[in-house]
Amino acid sequence: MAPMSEPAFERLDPGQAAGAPLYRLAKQALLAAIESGRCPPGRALPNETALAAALGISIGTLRHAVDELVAERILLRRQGRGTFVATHTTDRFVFQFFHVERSDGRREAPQVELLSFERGRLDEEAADALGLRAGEPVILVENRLALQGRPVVYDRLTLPAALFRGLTEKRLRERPSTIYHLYQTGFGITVVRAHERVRAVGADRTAARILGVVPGTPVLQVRRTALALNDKPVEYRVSTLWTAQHDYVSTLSPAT
Amino acid sequence: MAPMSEPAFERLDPGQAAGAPLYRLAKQALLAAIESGRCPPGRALPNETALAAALGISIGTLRHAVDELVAERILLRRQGRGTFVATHTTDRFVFQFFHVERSDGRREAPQVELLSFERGRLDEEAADALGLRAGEPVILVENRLALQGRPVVYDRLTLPAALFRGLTEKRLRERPSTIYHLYQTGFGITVVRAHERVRAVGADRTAARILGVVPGTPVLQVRRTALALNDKPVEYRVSTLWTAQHDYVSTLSPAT
DNA sequence: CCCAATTTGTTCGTATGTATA
DNA sequence: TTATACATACGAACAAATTGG
Repeated sequence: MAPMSEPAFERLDPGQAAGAPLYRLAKQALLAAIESGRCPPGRALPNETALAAALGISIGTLRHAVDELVAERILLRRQGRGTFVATHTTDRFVFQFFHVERSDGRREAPQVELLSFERGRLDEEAADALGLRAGEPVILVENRLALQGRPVVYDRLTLPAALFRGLTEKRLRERPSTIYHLYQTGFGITVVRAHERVRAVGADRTAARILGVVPGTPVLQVRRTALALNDKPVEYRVSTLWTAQHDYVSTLSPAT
Repeated sequence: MAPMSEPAFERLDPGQAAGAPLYRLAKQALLAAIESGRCPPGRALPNETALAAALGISIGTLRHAVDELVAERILLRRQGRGTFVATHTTDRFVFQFFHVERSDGRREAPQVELLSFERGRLDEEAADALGLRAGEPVILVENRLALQGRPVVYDRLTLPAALFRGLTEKRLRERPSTIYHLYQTGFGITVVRAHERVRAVGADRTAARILGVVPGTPVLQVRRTALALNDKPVEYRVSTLWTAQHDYVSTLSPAT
């Protein structure tokens, strides 16, 4: 008889990947459970003893796997409560991807304003970043972010339509939290990492108008490729930052 | 009788810091040994069983401590060889602090040219970053970095003279490796982390001349505060980047 | 080329402490 | 208070990489 619903975790088969340590198999199993939706973001994992038993491994080996996922901020452990799949609503997660700070060092959540939402075709630059072919259908989103009531960031997002099937301007506009939280809850896409390339340019007419500066004003241009759990690119974003009163901050930490 | 030379590691005293886990005490002991020079960079630590015995802790607890230091790139483990104190000569370490890349994504080691070396007084901006009082004696260094034969970066370094006693232009000019390697080998200062604040500005006359661009050209200005093992700031650096053919790259990784 | 010694890597198991509900 | 869950600490055995003879 087939089980009523498939269990979230099954006994690991060490023969799967020859030579791979058990704890890495466990890590992959956890990632697969999250990615497939069997363990959605916010959900608590089974407790360590139960999970280790289900996977057929020792508790120490399981902890090794979980340790790595916690370091990557994919899981979150809280003593006495449990181990949870991280969500993009926690402050730490939000600021992992928002690197703009007031010059005095204070952090502030931006007010986001949707400027445009339309469908189009992938251009060469974004195709290269996303690892797709130019011409594929995409969704193009423009946002303006204000800090202390003043426009500071102008974002242009390129999203592969295939990954965001069903995304509408209404859903985007009415999202209760961050845009990455919407990716996560609405489309099963968890952004866990991003690469950014930064350069200084003179503001073009469009950016100047949107940011309320004179064309040619030096501004930061940040080109971001955001990666999901499976390390596949899911978003390409070009941000233009007015850095007269704010900075782009970065910590040169060992993880780099 | 006093021992001929003090041993690098002594038995931990759990009473030291009440409530602190043993593995954190072990970590502090390791850091202290590195900082004091009893375990200089490049040196192998005693093997795990010996070290655990010397510290009076189990091997698992020692590994927990070493795990964290490895994650912070302060130690480096190699199976079959040993555990080593990291040096600023390894490629990974070098590029942890050099974030300039060609636009095509290729990395290249820069050619460094010393432009000036002089002594002076700490100004307000650097004093704030270094956590010192303005007016303290400092060493001011100017460097120009070229990539593919073209000037790309103009660095102005501020170093507290008290930390770099005995630093001369000659020593700086004749260093065999990176400047952080010189800090480490010459002054016992290991830079392990840095904060950077980036903004776009128009090149001033000085920067324009040094980088060979027209004044007013949009350039990146990066203000870095470098921290040593003890988390104390040891260098303040303002870099000006010409980003027409290169980018400032950043990975939004979980450690941030 | 192989062997032996050394060192870290992986896996197992157990006991006890601490935070949370 | 009690039960639950993660955190810390201990110990042991074997695997895998490295080195030198």
